Amino acid sequence: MEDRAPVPAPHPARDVTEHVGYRLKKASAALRGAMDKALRDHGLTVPQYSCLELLDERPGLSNADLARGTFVTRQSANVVLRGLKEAGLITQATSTDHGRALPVHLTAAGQRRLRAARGAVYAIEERMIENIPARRLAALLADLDTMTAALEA
Amino acid sequence: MEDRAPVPAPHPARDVTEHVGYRLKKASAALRGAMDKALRDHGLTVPQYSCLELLDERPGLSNADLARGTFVTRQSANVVLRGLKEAGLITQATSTDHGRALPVHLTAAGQRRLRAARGAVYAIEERMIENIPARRLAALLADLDTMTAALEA
DNA sequence: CCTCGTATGTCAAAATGCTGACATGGAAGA
DNA sequence: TCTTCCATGTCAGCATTTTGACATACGAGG
Repeated sequence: MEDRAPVPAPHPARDVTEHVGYRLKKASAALRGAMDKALRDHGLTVPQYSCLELLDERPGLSNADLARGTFVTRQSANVVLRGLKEAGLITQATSTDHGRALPVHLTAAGQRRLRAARGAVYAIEERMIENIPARRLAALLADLDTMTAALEA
Repeated sequence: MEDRAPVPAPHPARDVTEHVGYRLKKASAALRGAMDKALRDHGLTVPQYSCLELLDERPGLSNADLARGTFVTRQSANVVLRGLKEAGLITQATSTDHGRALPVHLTAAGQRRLRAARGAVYAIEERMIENIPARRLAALLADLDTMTAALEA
């Protein structure tokens, strides 16, 4: 059963597992798994950590902003925020003088938790890219963006 | 020589959204979304389509094999297979003379459904990589694998 | 032969995420 | 002004996925 398939399809790859999409998903799954394991020691899930990072970078983001930033729906982000509020890691205004968006901010506890967890996550990313030359890493980032843009269009 | 990446700081990026992991997740999310939308017209979910592709490539894979191949747990794969069985797209042996793994095969309907959906998915992947030179695509694939391997270790 | 370790299938419960729907607040334009 | 459109927050229901646990099947070594 060796090497049949003379490639009749519009895709050069003979095996599905050779496709870009498959590799992309595989890498993403590996990263997710590593982060999941590391963050468990800090009492955080990946979406929770993502929200904390975004809020540290840009304080005052709204629920909808965080949903876009973490690639989930508003509803899912809402649940995540509820968990973070109950854990005392964030605070959210209950009203606003303009619009409906309610800004969210990190509490002191939230900042501490983020700093504690950040090291573990950064170490994972470091390990992930340690064998990739800087030049290729730049190309990789650009290509990832190119692909994302092509799909969003 | 420059392959030995100088890379001054452990993390050159000052913004979280500049990190490799973030871009990776973003691209993966965009692909997932596009596939979801396209596959809906064919009555398939992404995990279902993934299973069909794997089974077309390697008939007789078991539930656990498919779980590994689609990057989910055995339990999740089990649910997916149940749906595919009810839809008449696959068949699974109810017993085996050796071991516990029960081999799964595509039915004729499953093959037809896969062929119908495959075009839409391939078009998405085509669109995704159309603006990336062949040489960089090869590097991209290699780097994705390098990152995955570094995380699995 | 027997035990240990590993792999598999499966059940139950909980967590997570999404779709659909609705009301509210604001901006743009007739 | 008023009407229309879009973004936001939120509720309810459903689907998906994971964690945890258990029994079964096989191979490797004692």
